[in-house]
Amino acid sequence: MTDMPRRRPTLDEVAERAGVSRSAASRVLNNAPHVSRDKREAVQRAIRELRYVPNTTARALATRQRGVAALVISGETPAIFADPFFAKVIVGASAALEEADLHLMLCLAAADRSRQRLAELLRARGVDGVMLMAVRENDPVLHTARETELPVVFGGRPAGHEPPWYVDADNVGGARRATEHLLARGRRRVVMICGPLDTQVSRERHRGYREAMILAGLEPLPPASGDFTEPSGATAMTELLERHPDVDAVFAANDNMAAGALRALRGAGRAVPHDVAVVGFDDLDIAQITEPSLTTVRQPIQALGHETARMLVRLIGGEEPSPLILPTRLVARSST
Amino acid sequence: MTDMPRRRPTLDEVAERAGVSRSAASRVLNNAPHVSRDKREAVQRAIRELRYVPNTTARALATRQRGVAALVISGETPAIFADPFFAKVIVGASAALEEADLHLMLCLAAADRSRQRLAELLRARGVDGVMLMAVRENDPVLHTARETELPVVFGGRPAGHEPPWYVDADNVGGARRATEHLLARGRRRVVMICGPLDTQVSRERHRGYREAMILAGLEPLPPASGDFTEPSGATAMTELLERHPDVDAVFAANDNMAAGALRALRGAGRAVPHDVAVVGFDDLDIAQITEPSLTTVRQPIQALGHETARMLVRLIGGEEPSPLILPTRLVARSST
DNA sequence: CTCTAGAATGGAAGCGCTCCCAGAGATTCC
DNA sequence: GGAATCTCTGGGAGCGCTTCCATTCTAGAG
Repeated sequence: MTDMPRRRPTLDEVAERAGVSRSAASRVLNNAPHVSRDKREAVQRAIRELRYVPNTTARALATRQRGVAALVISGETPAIFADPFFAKVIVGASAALEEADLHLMLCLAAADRSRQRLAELLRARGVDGVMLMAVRENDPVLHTARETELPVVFGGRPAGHEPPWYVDADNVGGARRATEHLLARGRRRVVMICGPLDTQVSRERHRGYREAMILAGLEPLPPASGDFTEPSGATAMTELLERHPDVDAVFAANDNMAAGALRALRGAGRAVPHDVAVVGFDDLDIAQITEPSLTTVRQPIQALGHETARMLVRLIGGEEPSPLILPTRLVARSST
Repeated sequence: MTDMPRRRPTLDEVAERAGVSRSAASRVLNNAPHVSRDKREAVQRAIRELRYVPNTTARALATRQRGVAALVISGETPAIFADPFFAKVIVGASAALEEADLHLMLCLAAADRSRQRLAELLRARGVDGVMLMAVRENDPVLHTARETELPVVFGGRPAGHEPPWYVDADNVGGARRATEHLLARGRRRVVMICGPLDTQVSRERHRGYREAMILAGLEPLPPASGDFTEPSGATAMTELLERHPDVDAVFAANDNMAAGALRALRGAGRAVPHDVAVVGFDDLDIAQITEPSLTTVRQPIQALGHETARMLVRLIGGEEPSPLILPTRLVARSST
């Protein structure tokens, strides 16, 4: 080793080299006022020459700010997290955090142990704030959320609990429009495949469906429910076909299940959209590669992540933002 | 507010309440020896009563250990990251880190700004180690990796560079077996759809294909290449059909592209597997929901994440683990 | 020319924890 | 019985940075 294993330089060394006090050097670092031009430049030069980088941990200890936000995904992770939905949310959140110069800590809180660690992370002030995505009713993580003094923003409201800060998509409106779209196409036997009933999204999308049906003077039919996966959509569709052989349209609470429905319909020999029209929800990539391509309700998933993070940043900054509901819109393709 | 906004308790307060010194309290906390039974219990009681939780940041500053590992995903994030592949890798890595009581910092290093922040994070010792996933040849992140003194483990080798520590799947072997499987089924005009040529996986899977063809005394055909997405697979397949109208089998470098190939074949009126057999790679969920379901090479994606993280943990712990190549295996379904 | 407000400056006290070390007691062993 | 060896114990020095505050310097006001 030609160069000795020299420790990374500290602010003291920078100060010494620049011939100023540590306080002055610190001021330069945070570009605070009350530093003369000369000294400022001297410090900057020293920083450059020493390749100095401030130690985040020390700074965090002194300022009580960690520079990190947690994004929590609870629920059965391998299954749920594999949904590309979360990938997009994370991309959006990551971008927003970056603007505020925060880092992203990803917490998969499925097992008890994981939840435990999350709770400790918050109590130990390991992060500056928390985003809770897709929390379900009675999710244990809600207790942790209630207990912490840290800012918490929900991405999607949990069922049965209106948190002070959340960002959500207009699920009711989207579902209503999806159903209305089917009705406008002349369909009358419209059924629905909804998601797990303990999620708010499921309930809301179901509500939108009911509203549209009732508004049209039709009787809403009892939904079949899946778990947001493709196979569960196929199963639900099969069940619905048995229950209502004369069905002429189906609205699925997400694209995966809609894709499953398409498969089941094909298996049952029903032509889409001729015999049965299908609408999904989300507008994930899959909606464009099914055959026929899927009419669906687009929700701005990346924006959901982005806005959730932005709201958290504001909260951390001491502001008091209001909850936000993002618009959804129908994208018509070949399945209707 | 009935309860005053009391600060969170510190170790000093715990010590005081337990009637011991801070050193003793610290020893109890880290259950180190040299603490009498009485004092130990007194401290534990105080901790309980005060609901004390040690401040991670202070501890990190004192021990020079952050308790955090970074998982870096470079490349065009919205596109790449949406691949369920990464979700699984993350689930695996997260589980392994949890065992070592480390937290996971997720860094999407697509834009320059993001890479810059990553570099600073490392220089500022914001994490204890780094996992670099799916790095491409000439990826700027390689430079950052080379510069840091922190432990770095690669998940999948970058092309043209053999890092000291990595975990990878047996791509060559898997591709060879896939091709051999097709040949064993009596296919002779076997073509390949490969991925971007600047990735090591693509090259290796292509190599496996070539090896199998040559071993069988056949001339490997020049591949068409896509970008690992479904549509690109369809395009590539169409191109191959034009180039080799008599093709009777195709091996795609991943399942998404294989699904695209299936779609293109259906569009071209070729029956699968009767006219053309198809094999994919990965064994993602999609392989089971295509029609026909996809014969594919399963790679242990979650294990890849898990082992990458475990290797990093060892490295952080001062061990010197060896690179690891995980086995892949053929899963036969209906497309062959 | 004196007075005073404001800028510049560095000393020093934290932030909350770990860990080295020296001293006190308890044990062991010849 | 005394030396040698352990276990306990708490004092105190960091870890590297921010920030309060008292002091000095500068310059404009009167």
